[in-house]
Order: sequence, then structure tokens, then C-alpha cells
Amino acid sequence: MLDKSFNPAEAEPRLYDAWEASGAFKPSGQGDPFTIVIPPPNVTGSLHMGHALNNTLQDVLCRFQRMRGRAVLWQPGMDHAGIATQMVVERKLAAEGNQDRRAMGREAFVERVWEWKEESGGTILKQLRRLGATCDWSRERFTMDEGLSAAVRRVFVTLYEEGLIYRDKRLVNWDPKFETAISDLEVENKETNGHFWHFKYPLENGETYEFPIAHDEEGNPTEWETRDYISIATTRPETMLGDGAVAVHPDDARYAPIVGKRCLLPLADRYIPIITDEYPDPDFGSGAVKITGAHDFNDYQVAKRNDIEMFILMDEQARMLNVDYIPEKYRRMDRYEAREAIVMDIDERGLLIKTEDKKVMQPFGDRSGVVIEPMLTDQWFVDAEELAKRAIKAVEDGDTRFVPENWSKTYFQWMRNIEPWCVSRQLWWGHRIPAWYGPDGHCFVAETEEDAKKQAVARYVTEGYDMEEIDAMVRGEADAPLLVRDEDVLDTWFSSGLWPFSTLGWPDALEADHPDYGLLKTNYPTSVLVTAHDIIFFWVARMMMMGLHFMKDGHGAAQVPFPEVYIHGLVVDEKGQKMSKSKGNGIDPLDLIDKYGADALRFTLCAQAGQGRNVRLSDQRVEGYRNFSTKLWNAARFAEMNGCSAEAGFDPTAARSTLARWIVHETRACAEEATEALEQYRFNDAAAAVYRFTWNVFCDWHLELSKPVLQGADGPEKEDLRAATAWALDQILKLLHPFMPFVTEEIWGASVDRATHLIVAEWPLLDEKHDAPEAAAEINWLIDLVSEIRSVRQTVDLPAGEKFPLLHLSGGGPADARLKTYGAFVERLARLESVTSISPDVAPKGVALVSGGDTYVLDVAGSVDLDAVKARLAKEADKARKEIDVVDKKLSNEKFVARAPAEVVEEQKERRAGYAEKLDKLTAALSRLEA
RNA sequence: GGGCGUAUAGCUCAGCGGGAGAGCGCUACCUUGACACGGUAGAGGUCCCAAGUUCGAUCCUUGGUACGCCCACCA
Repeated sequence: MLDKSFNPAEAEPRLYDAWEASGAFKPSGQGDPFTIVIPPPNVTGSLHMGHALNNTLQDVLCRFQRMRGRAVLWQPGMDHAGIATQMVVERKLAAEGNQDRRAMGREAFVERVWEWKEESGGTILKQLRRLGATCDWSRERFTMDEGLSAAVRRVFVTLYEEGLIYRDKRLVNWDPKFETAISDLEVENKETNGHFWHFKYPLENGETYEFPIAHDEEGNPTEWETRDYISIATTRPETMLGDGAVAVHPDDARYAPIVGKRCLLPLADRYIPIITDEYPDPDFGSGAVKITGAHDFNDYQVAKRNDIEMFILMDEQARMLNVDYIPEKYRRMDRYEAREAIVMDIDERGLLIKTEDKKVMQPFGDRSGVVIEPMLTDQWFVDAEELAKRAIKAVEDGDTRFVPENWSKTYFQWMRNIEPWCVSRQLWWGHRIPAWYGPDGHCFVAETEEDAKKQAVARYVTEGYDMEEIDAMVRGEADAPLLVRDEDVLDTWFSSGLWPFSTLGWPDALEADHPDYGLLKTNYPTSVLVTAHDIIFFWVARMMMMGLHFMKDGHGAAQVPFPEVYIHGLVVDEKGQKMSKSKGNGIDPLDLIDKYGADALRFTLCAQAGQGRNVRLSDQRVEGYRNFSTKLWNAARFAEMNGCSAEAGFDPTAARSTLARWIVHETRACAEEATEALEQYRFNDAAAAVYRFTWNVFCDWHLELSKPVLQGADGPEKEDLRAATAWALDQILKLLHPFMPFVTEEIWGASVDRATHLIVAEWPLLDEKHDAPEAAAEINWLIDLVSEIRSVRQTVDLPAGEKFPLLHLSGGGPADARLKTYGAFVERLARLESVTSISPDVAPKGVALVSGGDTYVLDVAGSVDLDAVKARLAKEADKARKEIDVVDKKLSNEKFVARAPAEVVEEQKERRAGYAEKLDKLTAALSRLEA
């Protein structure tokens, strides 16, 4: 028995546990595998709206495919999130008054992070359960698990051996807060208010040249001044101490006289050359650029091209170094302190020309929020350009398809301009780089230290080292060990990039005795990836590169990690603003679940998840869909009260009554629409189709039309309708289940003993056999008539509670017979006293209406304002006339008749006939009233 | 500077080469034996602008306007 109302707080955990206990979350059956790997949330994370959307969509797909008989594996897990996690634990240590990580030492700190992970990591996975996510929790993985770490080592070593990973001294993005390099993607460029300082760099030996200061219309110089300096402009004065040259464009005539000469670098008191390079834009600033190779990405290129000296100015925290090429005064100053001092000192020397306010794009670390400093350091790089080749081709060839398709352009744009990927991080939490350095600084890369040692010994033997000493080092008896491991860890995204195959057991599961043996073959490539566009570069691109490089099919062909990538929108607030902690406009999904139930939240997210559109979430919206779930609940209660319980042997194609055949027909249409929409990731269309059908067809019409029968005398017709109603409700439960799993499961199990839970019930497979166009025509006629009568009643202001007789002016059409069958239905739904067919010659007075080509009169016994009736009829007639005019205009256009397809012309003719007939009846009714 | 997207009812959005739609909101009426988290009816739109293609454009093409997002080294 169904309670008076559905109680999500009580039912959701109970149902979830029952599903999990039944084994429904594990792949089962002989169907084709359907695999999704979850975008692993950060171990530090908690569920926000973006997760709720992302995982709801994945769960909808998993439930849909499970019901269609696929062996569904939704692979869950978490990401170790290097920087984020290290930050959380460091903060916690500080808050608890513990020693900081440096004092603790690396090993103790990492151990502490693991402890934290066990205690408080992964709350998000518990929260996903509240959403109803059907992940196979028995397969939960973590990027730092031993198996996944083995995958990282294997990939690193292989790429190194192939020359696709290398160590290099390059200019990288340095985060002075976390004291680590970060990749280009982790840098956010933001416009900030800055300054543009113009300095004089005096020429060596007091040299002078004529610099043009005025030009005629043709751009020829007309006026000159004598200069003993070159003017440069900068937004970062503190870097001038590291200038190696001043560059001008080779075609810039203004500076031609001094190219090749030297100028004084003020404050540093060094002389630097004036060189030419294509990089400076003569029309920007003074046309002369100071070249600071070690602290600017453009300058770095110029410096390399022209062999200009580079001076590293700052330490890990972006403080000026204590080195001889930096004047004493600035050493150890913070970079901004140094900036201020330098501008003051330049000004004091009379070398400051001017200071302009200027908007500048500044790079910020996406996690630290501090300004990134370009720094020349030794780092590990992945040759992304090489790996991208296959990844680009796979999308070009359609082996992987983006949905919506235009995201492939974003993907291509980035992939075709990809830069080397800096993968080393100067952190402690993460996969330590499997590289060791020998006494001569030589680097050995191997999956284990053992292997690295073997390599080292082999090398040093052939190089003629003293074997005794090497032996002592290996044994650890020498002053120094043979090998020292690289201190750095890998970018978190390095391991995330392996996720689609590392979670399935690669590389260990390639061995026949591994428990996951065979899983890679059945579940890789995965079926689809569901994610938001903001991690296409971070994650999707990396999985494509790694998957295609490491995974091969039986014929040795490279395999994409997924044939389809569904990109959903972001969740934004009612005003379209991105939800964020800092803005404080975030809505906690768990609050909404508490308030309205998980089903309501899920349905809202799906109904709003139109392709290429963000999800605008509002409380009101969720409330509306909670109402929908209540509506469903009440419909089920009605069915239960009226003995409509699912009958095992019921054959919907053999339903007898017109009403039953009609609801079967409509159910089929809905099932088809929902299925097609889900197959194409049109979640909103699928949700809307089921919503409309449930509420506006099943509840509003089917149940209402069923009442006279269900509440009438027993008999075969009633039995038939009961069974059909129960069947239709079952189909609704199934179609709705992926979206609203809890309430549907609860209804499914409440009143009938079922062989299985709804979660594993068979998805409706309905075909043309279920169609009943004649029944549909008949019921639609009935619906039109009832609607028309209701409309008339209200527009002429008849009392809602009062019943009137309806007279039908018999026209010899199908209405005569239909009214005999459905008279009782019309009476009930339109609140009539009686329905009678009479001869059209009688022409009774009353409220006339026209429906389905027939005229009817409500016998209101004069208790109505006849003018209102007339006005209504006149309005209707007017509308009909206008429609006829529009069609006539078309039909009288010779070109239209000649060139439009025959069926379109025919359709227009039929439309005209329909309106003409209606107009006819309306005018007749009107004239009767006038008489 | 490059790329992408969006403009349709008060709001949020579907839609589509031939009759402008939904939800919410609004108005009126209704405690009708599932449901007031409900029912019934209704008001409300130069489908951003302009030109073009077409027998026909809200839909296709081009241009423009407005807004949003992403990428990018103008010192």
C-alpha cells in the first residue's frame, strides 16, 4: 500500500542500500558492456552542483543502459589532487599548531597526508550515494593506489625511453606561493591595473644620435632631437636588473644609428648591446624592448635566438637573489619591494621619462592566486606535440566524437598549438618521478630503484669507474649513495590521463592471473565520457594522448579511450552567474536533496541540460519537479485504489477498449521519444517527453477518462482498463526511473510483488504493433469536445458547479455514434446534466459551440448573458476567417501551387476546408442567436 | 588579436523551410472521492536588426548590433 505521500528522507537510503545489496551496481548479464569512468573528484572535494549535474547525467545513462540489458560498469574513484591536498593538510598542521612540513620531513609529511585521506578524504563519494549514483563501489580506485602508481611508472619510463619525456632547463611558470612549477593550463591570465614605466638607458661613452620626433602626412620625419639614450618601456621594472640586451626591429630606421652599440643598464651598471630582432613592434611603446631572458617568455625566445645572456634574479619565493650581478641594495627584497625601489632610484638618477597607468594581463596561479613568475629551472617535460598527433587524428577521423560537435573545434585549436607539457612539480604529495641521479649527475629512469641501480652499475663499469667504490655505494657503505632520487612529483593530471585504463587494471591486469584480467578487453575503450568543457584540455586531451599511445586493440591499432565525449554545461545561478564559493552564490546540492528529495534535483538538472546550454538552477524549479514526483505518486495511489495492478500476462497490443488502446498508443509514442532522446544525449528532451506524457496525457486524460469505467460496474471492460492502466503506469515508472530512481522504485515495489527491482527491469521496447491510430482519433475527438465545452463554460461565465444539458445537432457524421459510447464521459468531464443528439432542424437557443465539425448547444435556460456568447462565437469566427485568408493567399499564388510539394498544397487545402466548415457552423450558430 | 556560443511570452528555455510552444509566474473560477505540491479556463510574442536565397524565412546565407565564454607574449 502506498502511503499518503512519498517520504524521500526515509525512502532514499533504504532503496539505495537495497539496490547495492542486490548487486545491481555491478556489471552483470550477457549484454554488451557499457562503461563509464567517473571524472575522479578531488579527494579533498565535497559535492557541489557541478558534480551533481555531471554525475546525474552519468547515472541516467547507466540506469538507462542497465535497463536495456547492457552490462554496466560505472567505474568510480578519486584523484589525489597534488597541490590541493598538500595545501589542505599543511593548513591543518598549522591550525593544530604542529610543525610544518619542512620540519616534519618528507616521509612523515606524506604519511600524514595518507592519514588525513583515510580520516576525512572522499566525503564526496558518500555524497554521490545520496544522489543515487550507481557506481560499482567495489571497484573504487584512487590515483595513488599501488596499481595506478604502477601505471604511472610504466608510462613515465616508456615515454622516457621513447624520447617523449625529457628533462630540460627552460622557462616555466613558477608559483612562488607553492614553490613549484605549474603547467600553462594552471595559469589564469587576468587583467589588472598596472603601470607602464618609460626609462632612459644611456648610451655608452656619451654617444648621441638624432631621433625623429615629428612626421609629415607621409610619415617622413620632419623634426629631430639629439638623444644620448635609448628609451625603453616596461611593466616590470624589477626585471631590468636581469636585462641582457635592448632589442629593436631591424627595419626601424630611428634606431639604425645605434644598433650594435651598447647602452648602460642603470642601477646594475653593466653595458648591454643594442640588437635587432623581429620581435619588437616599432609602433608600440618606444619600439625598443629590454630583453630579460630569464623572466619573460618572449624575451626568452629573443635571448635564445641572439645568444643573449640570461640572469636569474629571484629565488623560489620570488625574492631577489643574493648574487653579485644584483646590486647589494636589492638583494633579498621581495619582487614588488624591489620594483618600488628600482623605480625610485631610476627617477632619482633622472632616467624616468614617465609613468603611465595601464591595464596589463597578469598571470596568476589557479590554486594559489599569486602572480606567477617565469623562472628558468630544470624540469621534466612531455613531448605533447608528438602525442597530440594521434589524438588530433582520432577526432578528425571520428574515432572519438564530441557531443555537441563544436567542442571538437576547441579541442583542435588547443591540440594543434600545444606546447611541451611541464609535468614535474616541486611538491611532496604525488607520484614521485622514477628518476635517479648518479655521482656524475647522469640520470637513470626506471620503474624501480633496483632497475635504476642495474643501469647505473652497467654504465659506470663501461665508463671505467672504480668498481670497489661503486660497490660500496650500492651497499650504502660509501659516503654518498650511488643514486639519489629525483625530488619532484608528477603533475596530478599525468595520472588522471591514464584513468580510463589504469582503473581497469593496466598494466598489471595484462597478466592472466590478475583478478582484473580481461577487463581491459571488455571495458576499454569505455563507452562515453561525460564531462564539462572546462577540463577538455586538462583531462580529455591528456586521456586521448595517453590512451592512444598505450592502448592497442588485437591488431595493434591504437585505441581511443572513448568513442564519444558528451560535454554538458555548467551549473549557474538564476542570474546566469557561475556558482562559486567566492561569490557565495553556490547552492549546496545536499540542501536541495534534503528539501525536495534527490529525484527532484536530478530531474531538474536533466530537464535543464539542453545541449550547449548552461543549467540555470533555482529553488523554485526544483520545487516544481518535486511537485511532479508527488503527482506521479498520487497517480499511482489512484491506480492502486482502483485495483489497477500489474498483470503478468497482459498483452498491450491486445487491449480491447478504445481507451486502453489509446493509452498504449500514447505510451509507445512517449517511449520512442524518450529512448531516441537518451540515445542522443538529449536529456532535456527525454525528461520533457516523459513529464508531458505522465502529467498531461496519463493523469489529465487517461485517468480522468478511466474514472467512469473504473468506478462503474464490474465486467470485462473494467478488467481490461485496469490492466491497461497498470501497464501504462509501469511503463511510466520505467521511463522515469533513470531520472527519478527513488520514487519510481518505491512505487514499483509498493503494491505488487515484483520479481526484480525496477533498477534492473526491462526498458520499454514498444513498436508499431502498439500503435492504434483509430483509437487515437476517437479519443482526441473526445478530448477536443470536452475541452471546447469547458472553454465555453468559462468564457461565457457559467457557474462552475452547475450542470447543464448538452444538445448535439446531429450531422450524420461519426459524432452520432461516438456520443452514444462516450456520452457518460463527456457528462462527467464537462460537468453536464445530459448529452442528447437532436435533429439539426430544431435549432435550439442556448450557448452554441463547434467542435470536430459538429455543432452543440448548451441549454442554459436563459441564465446567461447572450452578448458574451455572441462575442465568443464572433471571435472564433474571426479567427477562422483570418486563417482562411492566409491559406487563400497561398493557394491563389500560382508559383506556390506550381512549386511547393504536392503534399504541402494538399495540406493547405485541407486546412482551408477545416476552417471553412468551422466558420460555417459558427456563422449558423450566430445567426440563430440573432434571430 | 583569434575561436566558440547565445538573442523566441514577464522569467527560464524548447522548437522549426509551410499552422508561434512548454515550464514557472500572472489573472479568473473550482475544497469535483488520487493529487491545493491539485483542477479548469485565460491573458501575454514586430521569434534582435538589415539585406539576400526561396513559391514561402522565426528557421538557411551574408552583414550588423547586444551579451556571454575560451584561448593568446604586444614589452
